[in-house]
Amino acid sequence: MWTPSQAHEGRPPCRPQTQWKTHSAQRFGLRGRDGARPSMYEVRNVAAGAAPGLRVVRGRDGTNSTAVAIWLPHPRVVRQPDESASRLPFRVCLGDGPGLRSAPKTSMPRTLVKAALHAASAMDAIHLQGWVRTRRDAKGFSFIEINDGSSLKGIQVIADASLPNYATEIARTHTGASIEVHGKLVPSKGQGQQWEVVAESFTIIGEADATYPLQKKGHTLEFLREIAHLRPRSNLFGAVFRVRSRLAFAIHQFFQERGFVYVHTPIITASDCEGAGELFRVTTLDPVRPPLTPEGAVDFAKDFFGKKAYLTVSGQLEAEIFASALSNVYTFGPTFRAENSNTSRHAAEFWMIEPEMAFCDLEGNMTLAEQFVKHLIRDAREHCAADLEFFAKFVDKELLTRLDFVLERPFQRCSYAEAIDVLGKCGRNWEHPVKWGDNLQSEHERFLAEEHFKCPVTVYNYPRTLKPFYMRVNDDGKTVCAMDLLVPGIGEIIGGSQREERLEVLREAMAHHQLSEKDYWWYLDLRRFGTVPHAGFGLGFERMLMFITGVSNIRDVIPFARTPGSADF
RNA sequence: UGCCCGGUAGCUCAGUGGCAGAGCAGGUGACUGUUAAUCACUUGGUCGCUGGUUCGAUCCCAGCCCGGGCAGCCA
Repeated sequence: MWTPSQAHEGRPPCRPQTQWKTHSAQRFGLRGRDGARPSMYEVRNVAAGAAPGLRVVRGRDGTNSTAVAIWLPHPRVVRQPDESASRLPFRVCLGDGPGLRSAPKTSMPRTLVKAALHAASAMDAIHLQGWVRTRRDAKGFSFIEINDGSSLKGIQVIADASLPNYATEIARTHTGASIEVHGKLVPSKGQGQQWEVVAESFTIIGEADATYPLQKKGHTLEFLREIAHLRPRSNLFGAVFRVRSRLAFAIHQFFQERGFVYVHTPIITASDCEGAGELFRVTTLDPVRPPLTPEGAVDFAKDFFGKKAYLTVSGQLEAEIFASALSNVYTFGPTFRAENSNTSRHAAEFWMIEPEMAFCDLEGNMTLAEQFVKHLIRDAREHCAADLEFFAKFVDKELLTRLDFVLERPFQRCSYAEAIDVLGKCGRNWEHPVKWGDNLQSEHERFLAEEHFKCPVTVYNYPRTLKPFYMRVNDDGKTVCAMDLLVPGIGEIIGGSQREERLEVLREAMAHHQLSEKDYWWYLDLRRFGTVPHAGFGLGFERMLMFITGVSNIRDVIPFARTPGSADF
């Protein structure tokens, strides 16, 4: 967005922007209904005589006394001499929408680049807004590619040298500038695209100078991570975040179509024993001089919640409550783990989907997980085709064949005992020895999914000693109804289980894990009153996104990654 | 947290115990319905930081900072 300082720096003195800037809200003495100056206006130019065009737009930020008007120029207005421009009468009306989109009906609506590219026929009038990806000059005109994020592909705009601001602005436009174009959509005379736009007016909304970090050439992902505020404007990250959005939608669609109820489980929790790793503490106590107990310990009874509180590591226990009432539920929200994990597939803040189903056993749980994963892949294949093809071309050549292969085949299922057997007999020299009772290591999981089964595989019935207290104990007394879904390239993407619904067995398990029944009285109550067999799992949203896009680092599928030592932006 | 690799122009990277290099980006010019356009010329440097060795360190050594990979923990 334009700021006053940017408006003055490095510009010729008599640019239209500078003149139009004087038509600020203050000059007109605008006041909103509450007496405050509005932060946004729409100004309609009446005197210019042309079809009324929306002219304004964004005002001040509330403290700065100088309003900045970013305007949508009409060609006839732009050509006004600067002196007269400042005297043009305006009719001003307050707008309440988010900027340019609140244009009145008399203004030409904005067309997204995606829609323009898929136009069925030529258009006499089109209005585009977006950011310059590249400019190529020809004799007498320039090619300017605009992208507005609506699609991977941008649209080519032809800006003729006869445009009034060609020499002063258009020919100096750099990659990254935000611009606005009015013109015609016509069949392209060149190769490589069906449509292009011949500009009748071309306005720079916000210049980007030569220091704009994104170039037309490829950048490393490490560099782009350092400019996370600009990387969504790159091809790769635009595609990643479009897919992320679509995937979030598909998740809701999957569950809603099946009658699952969306539950918002708390983000702040006071149970510190959920069994899923280190927690972030939430506190309002003074870190330097906290209140102390008579014994000299920090007195958390004086903290905000009257006890220790944390950010959630899982919504499962609360989801079980709701499944015990609404039958089938799911959560989808942020999750926090304070582990010092420095890998390409761990983040301190990530999003997790946790369905929980009453009257459901491990078998049903595994079946749902498979249907769920396949639904997400199928949805992305169908609705994000262009973006996935981009990933297949530049990120992972095998992506599409792998996704299609996963869609076509049933997932393999393999008990932990069978897995140990397979790993022990395959003749490999494992870095970590394979032994019943030990965790499957990364190398083991990868071997199962990538080499032995060559497809997603669900490993189930793990040794009781490896898993948390709430998992249902099998009849053998040694294993629990746990399941992990392993996928090629990522490893574990889902972890879940059938929950222990028998009160006495659960109490024994809690005692064994040294958990206090007092802290979990409500969890035990679920087994006292109308208990049912139930099951659920957790899917790491970012890991699913990694699998679907082929992007190999979790930091590149989340807008602003939080990892140990890093919480920028 | 452990092990390993890296840090040189805005970006991607070469390089050397003795004047700091290329491609791209930026600038100037030429050419052109171009597609990461092309061609010529050109601006641009705390060689991560601190200390040490040395006549001399971007280079060798130590410590630190930052980034990445792998492992553990997990989703």
